[in-house]
Amino acid sequence: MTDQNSETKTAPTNFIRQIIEKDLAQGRHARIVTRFPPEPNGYLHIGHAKSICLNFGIAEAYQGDCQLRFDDTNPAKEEDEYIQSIQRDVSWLGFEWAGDVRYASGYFDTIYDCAVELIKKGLAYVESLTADEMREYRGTLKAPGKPSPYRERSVEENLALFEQMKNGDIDEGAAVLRAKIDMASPNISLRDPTLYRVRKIHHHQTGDKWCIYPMYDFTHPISDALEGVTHSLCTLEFEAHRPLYDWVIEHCALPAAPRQYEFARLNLNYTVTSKRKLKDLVDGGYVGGWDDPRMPTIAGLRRRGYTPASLRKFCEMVGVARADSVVDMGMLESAIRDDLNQNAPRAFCVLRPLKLVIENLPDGHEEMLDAPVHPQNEALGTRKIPLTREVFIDREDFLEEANKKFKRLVLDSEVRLRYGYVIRANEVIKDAAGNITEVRCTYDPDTLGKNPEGRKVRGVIHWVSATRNVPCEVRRYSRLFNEANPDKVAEEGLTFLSNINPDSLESLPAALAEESLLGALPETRYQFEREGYFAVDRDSTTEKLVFNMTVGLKEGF
RNA sequence: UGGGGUGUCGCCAAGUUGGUAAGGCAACGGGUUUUGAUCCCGUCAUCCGUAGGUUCGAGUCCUGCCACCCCAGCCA
Repeated sequence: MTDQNSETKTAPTNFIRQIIEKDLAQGRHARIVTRFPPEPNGYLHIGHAKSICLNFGIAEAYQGDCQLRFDDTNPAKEEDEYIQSIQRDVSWLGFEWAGDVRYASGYFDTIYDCAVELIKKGLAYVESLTADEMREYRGTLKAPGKPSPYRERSVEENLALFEQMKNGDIDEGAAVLRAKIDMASPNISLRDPTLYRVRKIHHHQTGDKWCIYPMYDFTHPISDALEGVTHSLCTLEFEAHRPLYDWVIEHCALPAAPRQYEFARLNLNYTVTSKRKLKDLVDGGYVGGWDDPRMPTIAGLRRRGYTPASLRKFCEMVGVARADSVVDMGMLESAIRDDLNQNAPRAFCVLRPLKLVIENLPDGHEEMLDAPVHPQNEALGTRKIPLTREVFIDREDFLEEANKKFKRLVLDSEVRLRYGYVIRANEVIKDAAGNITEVRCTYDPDTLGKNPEGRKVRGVIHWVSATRNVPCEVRRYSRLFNEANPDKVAEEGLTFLSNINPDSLESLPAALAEESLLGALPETRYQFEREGYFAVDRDSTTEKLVFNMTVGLKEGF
């Protein structure tokens, strides 16, 4: 324990790990088992990454297991596409679940047996009230509920009715199975919660075997117990359900007694972390899909250029606690900058090309200049950049007049072409409308790899050969919403959609990258010097590369 | 007096037998620099929602108050 890198320097500490360490120390558990239990009704987002890192991170830290289980009890909302995407995302993040993928639906037989067991114990009954009636009988937050007229049906009648529900002899909505707990409980989730409902629809895993499906509150504790989960970690909104979780564990004959612990979900400003809202963005065509680079989904962040390590680092930075919080987007950006600054190869890419002619270079001149792949890591070697008589620089790097603060090219003054020579701008060519179309310059041949004598050249700009380059489209992104909290709407009746930033995508279709990027594969990441970090998009073709800006460089002035 | 939670720097977040406020992000100074980046050095809570109390001593214990979040799906 002498030399530790930045990713392990500060071992994560949080209240859940403390509970686990205590449980281990007291011999309560010999082995820790956690689980990540998504419902396959949407793509995973950055908030899920927090849960994934927590659950899998704990399994790694204590040499236990973390299982992947699909919480698929509501076939009406679930799809196989999501089952696939979720597995892809978890794997991509760098985690391996223990054993096979599990499905709550795989436990439907046992869950059904538990229900029968509860009925026999007089702890569950078939309700024949309608949903509306049930709501009335439930009472309110401040007023207790009252017992249903069907609450005292006999065990035999309940058994027969439940059997009928299972056999499809009872219509959807005509009956549900409820736990018999306490209609006057101050905790509403204990006022005879629904355990099973009738849904005569096809299930993506169990087909048409069932027409009754168990509710989350009944399914989850049973699934956890069957899998030997020791610590069932979920978000704060399930806290009020914990007594029900414990009730199920206590009253059903289960092989283990897992415990539920809750932590605060992740919120990020200027975006949304809610599967429902993300689905609205996709279905409404506000973004290109679940993996649109502007989406805070794992798939979107991946396409944007985020690395698995950066997302893990971010989750570690954010921590795990019980206080509601909203994390600043800047922290996510810091995590990816830190990773890419260390690991991304450097390259030149001119986003808005402006032609520059070096008049004292002959036509057809070609000179291969050496540039390091990574200035801070010589081991990565060098790349060749061709210098020709005509090159392109970024329009924003030239001004006819500027004050001393402007460290780029100005008419009648000098700047260095990075990894090349110092040049001087002598003349500006404009079109009829007055737009600058070309800058004529001369270069100083005695400035390659050394400073000119007797004068200081402060600026350095990137550039690309006008004849040897690769055309590309660069897509730059800014925040998806104009409000830090997208749910804060200007006037009543509006939704978070009213806060969408209409300018979150900016395309630069005529960018030119250095020749060495030819043939770069999707998801390859680069730092475009002086611009930021970019990743090759899968929309790239052999004629034109497409880049997504992951994040810009910090701007220090 | 419905129940359950949470309040420590602009944003996260440590602080676990009370002993005199970690760290990260951001920000701000300065240095290095052929990326206005990186890197390096430094600054950044006499105060822990608030008012009292206990104590030699409280973010940590007690009492009152305030603010915010969650719960009335046959969603998860």
